[in-house]
Amino acid sequence: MIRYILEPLDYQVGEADNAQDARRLLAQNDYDLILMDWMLPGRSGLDFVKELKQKPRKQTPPVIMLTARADESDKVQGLDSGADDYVTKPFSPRELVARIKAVIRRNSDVEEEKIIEFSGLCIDPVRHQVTLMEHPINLSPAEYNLLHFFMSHPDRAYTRSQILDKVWGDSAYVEERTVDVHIRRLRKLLTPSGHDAFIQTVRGVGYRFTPSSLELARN
Amino acid sequence: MIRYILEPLDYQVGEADNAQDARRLLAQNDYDLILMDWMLPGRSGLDFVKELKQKPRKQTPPVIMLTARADESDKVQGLDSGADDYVTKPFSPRELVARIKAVIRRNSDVEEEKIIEFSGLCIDPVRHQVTLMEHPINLSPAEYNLLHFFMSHPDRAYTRSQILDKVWGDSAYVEERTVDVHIRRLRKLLTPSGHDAFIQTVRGVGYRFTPSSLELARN
DNA sequence: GGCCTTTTGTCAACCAAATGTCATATATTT
DNA sequence: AAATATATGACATTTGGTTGACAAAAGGCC
Repeated sequence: MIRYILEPLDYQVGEADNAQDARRLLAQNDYDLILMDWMLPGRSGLDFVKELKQKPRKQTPPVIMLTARADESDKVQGLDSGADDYVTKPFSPRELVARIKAVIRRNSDVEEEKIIEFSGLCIDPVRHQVTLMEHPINLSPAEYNLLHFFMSHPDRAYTRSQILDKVWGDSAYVEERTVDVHIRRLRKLLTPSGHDAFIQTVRGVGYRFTPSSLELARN
Repeated sequence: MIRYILEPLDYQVGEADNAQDARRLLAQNDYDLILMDWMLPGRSGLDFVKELKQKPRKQTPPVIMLTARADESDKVQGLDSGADDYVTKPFSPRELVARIKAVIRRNSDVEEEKIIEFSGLCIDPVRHQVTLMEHPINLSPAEYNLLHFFMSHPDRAYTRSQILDKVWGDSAYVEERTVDVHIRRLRKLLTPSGHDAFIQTVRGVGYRFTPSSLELARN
C-alpha cells in the first residue's frame, strides 16, 4: 500500500519482509530513508534499528518507524532506539509523505555532500578529498571523518564523548583520550599552513572548530 | 494516570517503581523533568532528590515532588531538599501541566544554551566562549561556570553557600572563602573593560551580578 | 595466502593550567 | 580603635591536555 502512495511521487521503493532481506537491500542500494514496521519476523524492528545505528550516522539512512500500537511508551522506546521519527497506524498518506519529506530534508545528501571551505581549508565529500590552498593533502580515514565533522559543525564545543558518538558511531567503544590523539594528528597536518589554529581546545570540555579564529584569544 | 495526562501533550514518559530503576532510566535517557512521588519503595523520595542534587545542577533534570500530605512542613522539606516545585495530591491535570511547563521553561536546554549579553559582555554556552566587545577571552572552567551562573541569574544576591551549591554542585565540599578567590579572578579578567563593576559585593551576604551598574559604579 | 605499509587505539611521561587554601592586607562598620 | 568582612598574592596540589612510542589491526599488493 505504501508503495502505491510513494511511487507516483517518484520515490523508488524496495521491500523487505525480514531483517536479513533488509540488510541485503541496504547493502546493495543507497536509500534515502528506511520505513520500518514495528515488528519484523524473527526480530523486532526495534532491535534492527539499534543494529543500524551502531554504524556512524552518515553511513546509514534515517529511519521512520511504523507502528500499530498507539501506546505511547513504545513511542518513547522507538525514538530512544535511534529512529528519527515515528508514524502511528492508521495514518493518512498525506501525513506519511509529510513526515518522509521532513526527515529526508533533515538528513539529505545535499547537506552531507556539500563542499565546505574556510579560508583555504576545503573539504569535498564527493571527491573525498581535502585541500589546503588548492593543494591536496592526505588524511587517514579517521582524520578525514573528524575534520569533516568539525567543518560541518563549526563554532560549537563538543565533549570527547560527543565526538566519539558522532564520528566513530555509537558502538565502537574506544577510550575518550583517543580523541586527543586524533586531534593531535589532525593538528599536525594542518600546522604547516597555520590552519591548526582552527581546532581549539576547550579546557574541561573538549574541542571546538572555530574557522574565524585568525586572531587567537588573548586574555 | 499521569501518563495519560501527559502523553497526549507530546511529553515522553518513562516510569520507575523504585530508586534503582529511576537511576537506570536517568542514566540512559535525557529527561526534561522528574515527577517524583513522596515515597519510593525502600527509600523516600526525599532522599533520592538529595542524592540527585549532589551533582552539579545542569547534569540533572529538575524535580517536581508529588505528595498526598498537605502538611506545610513537609512542603518546606521537599523544597529544601532540592525539589524545584511541589504539587499536592489531589491535583487537577491543569495544575500539574501548568507546574510542569513552568519548571521546564525555567530549566530548559533552550534556557541553558541561550546566548546572554550585557553591554558588550557576552557568553555563548554552545560555543562555550565568552567575548568582551566581540573579543574572545579565556576563562578557566570554574570562572566560566561562575560567570554563566551570574549572567543567567542577574540582579540577585547570593550567599557564598548558594553559589557553591549552584556552581560547584552540592557535593564537592570546598571552603566558602574559595568563592571570594574565584570572584577575584573573574573580576581581574573583566577589569580591563570595566565590566568588573557588574560583580558587586553584598557585605554580610555574598555577591550579586548587576549588569546595569555602569552608572551605579561611580557614586 | 603471505608480505609489507598504513592506520589505529592505548599507554605512560611530560608539561601547563587551574584549583583550593592560607596568611596577610585592606576596607567597612560599630 | 576594635571588630568584622572582604580582597589579594603566593603556593602546593591536583587535574587535564599534549606528546611520542608501540603493538595490534586493517588494507593493499603480489
